[in-house]
Amino acid sequence: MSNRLFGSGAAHLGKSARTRARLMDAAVELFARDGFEAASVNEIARRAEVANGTFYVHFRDKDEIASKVALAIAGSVTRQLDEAMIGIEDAVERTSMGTRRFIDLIGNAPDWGRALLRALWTFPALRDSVAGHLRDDLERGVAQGAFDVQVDPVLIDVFVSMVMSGLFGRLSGSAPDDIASRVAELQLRMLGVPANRASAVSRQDLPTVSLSLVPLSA
Amino acid sequence: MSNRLFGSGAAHLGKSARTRARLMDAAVELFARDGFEAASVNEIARRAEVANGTFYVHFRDKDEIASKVALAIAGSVTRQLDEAMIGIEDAVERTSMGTRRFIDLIGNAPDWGRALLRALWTFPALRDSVAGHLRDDLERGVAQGAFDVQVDPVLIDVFVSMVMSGLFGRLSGSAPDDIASRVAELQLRMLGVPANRASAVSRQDLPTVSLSLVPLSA
DNA sequence: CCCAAAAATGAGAGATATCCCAATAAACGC
DNA sequence: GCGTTTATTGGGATATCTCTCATTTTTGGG
Repeated sequence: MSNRLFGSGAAHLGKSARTRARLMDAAVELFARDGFEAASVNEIARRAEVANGTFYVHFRDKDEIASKVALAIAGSVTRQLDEAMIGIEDAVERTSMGTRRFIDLIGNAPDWGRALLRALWTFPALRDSVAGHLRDDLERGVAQGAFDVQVDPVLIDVFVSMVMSGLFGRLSGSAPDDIASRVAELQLRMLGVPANRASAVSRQDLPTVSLSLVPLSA
Repeated sequence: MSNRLFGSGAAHLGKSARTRARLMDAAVELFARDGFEAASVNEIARRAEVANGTFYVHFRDKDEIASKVALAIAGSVTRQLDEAMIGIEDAVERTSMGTRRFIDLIGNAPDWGRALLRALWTFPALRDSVAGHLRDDLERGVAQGAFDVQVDPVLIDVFVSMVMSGLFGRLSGSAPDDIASRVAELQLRMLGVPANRASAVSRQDLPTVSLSLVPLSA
C-alpha cells in the first residue's frame, strides 16, 4: 500500500533522517488524498507515527514540508526523464517522449501523482523547473525545422497545461489508456508537425520504464 | 470597487433575495482574494454586513455557496458567449471566438475571474457545462471538413485546459495582451487548420463586448 | 558502560472555525 | 394597524489547528 517514497531511501541514515522521511511520506499521502490546504500538521504527524511536536523539529510549517516534498519528487522525475532521453537527437521524438513518459510515469503512481499535480498548480517554481527542459527541446525543434512556432512563455504554458490535462485524466481514471499518446500527438500538431508524422511518432513503442525511487534531499 | 455582481440584479426582489445576493457577492470577493479554503464563513458574513448565523439560513455550508456562485457565473458567461456567436456558421471562427472571448471576458474581471478559475478546477460539473457548447462547435468543424481530429473527451479536456492556461496567465498578469489570440491560434493548428488560416482567424478583429451582469438564480 | 548531545514527546495556550438556537426584528397580507 | 409568517441576530458549545516548551528518551563516541 504505502510506497514509502522517501522512507526507503533513508533506511540506513541517521534517526533524524528517518523520521524526516516518514514525515515526508505521510505528507505526500495526505496532500494527495485531501489536498494541501485540508491536510493538517497534526494528521501528518499522526500518520507518520510521530508526536505532534516532532513535526516542528524538522519543518517550520506546512509550506516548508510541501515545497521540500514537491521539489524532491519533481527533481527525481525530471532527472529520470533526462536519462531516458540521452542520445535522442530528433526534437520531435524528444518532445513526444517527454510528454508520454511524464504522463505515464506520474500517472501510474496515483498516490504521489496527485500530490505532484497539485504542487505543479500551487508552486509556479515547479512549473518553471519542468519548463526549462521543455524549452530546450522546443527550440531544438525550431532549429531543426520541425516546429513552426514562436517559442515563448505562452507556448510553454499552453504546452504544460496540455500535459497536465492528460495527467489529470489519467489520475482521475477517466482517460483511456492511450491518453499520453493522444496528448503528445495533439501537441505535435500544434507545433506544426504534419498530421501523419505526429500520429506515427506519438504512437511508436516506448520501452516501459518503471517508476523510480526518490533519493532524500536535505 | 465592488462589482456587486449579484447584488445589483437582486435590488428589487424580496429582502431574503437581497441578503442572499450580498452573501454571494462577499463570497466571490473572498474566494478570489484568499482562495476557497482560506475564506471563512465568518468573514463572508462580516463582509456582507450580516450576522454570522444568517449565513446558515441561506446556505448549508461553504461548499454550497461556492457551487451556487460558480454555477451562476458560469451560466451567465456561457449565455453571453452563445449570444455573441449567433449567426456565425463557420466552425473555425466560432471556435476561435469562443476561446478569445472567454479569456478576455473573464480575464478582464480579476475579481470573480479568479473565483471562476478555481471553481472550474474544483467542480467537474462546471467543466462539463462549458464542454457541452464546445463539443458542438468541434463536431461542426469536423463536419465542415475544417478540423481533422477525433472529437472525444480527451480532445475536449485538452482544449479546455489550453483555455484555462491562457486565462490563468491573463489573471496572474504574466501574459502578453494578445494571449487569447495566441491560444486560439495554437488550438486551431492542433485541430488541423493550416497555419496561415489559423493565424489569420485568431487575429481578426473582435468587437469588444464588455462584461455582463449576472442575474441571480435560485 | 556512561554521559553529553541530539531527538522526540505530548500537554496545553491561544486562534479561529463551524454550526445551532432561543430571542428579536422586519415584512407583508388583510 | 395587527398579527402571523419570515428573516435576522449574536452569543456560545464544540471542534480543530498551529505552534511552543519543559521534560523524557534515544543515540553513539570514548
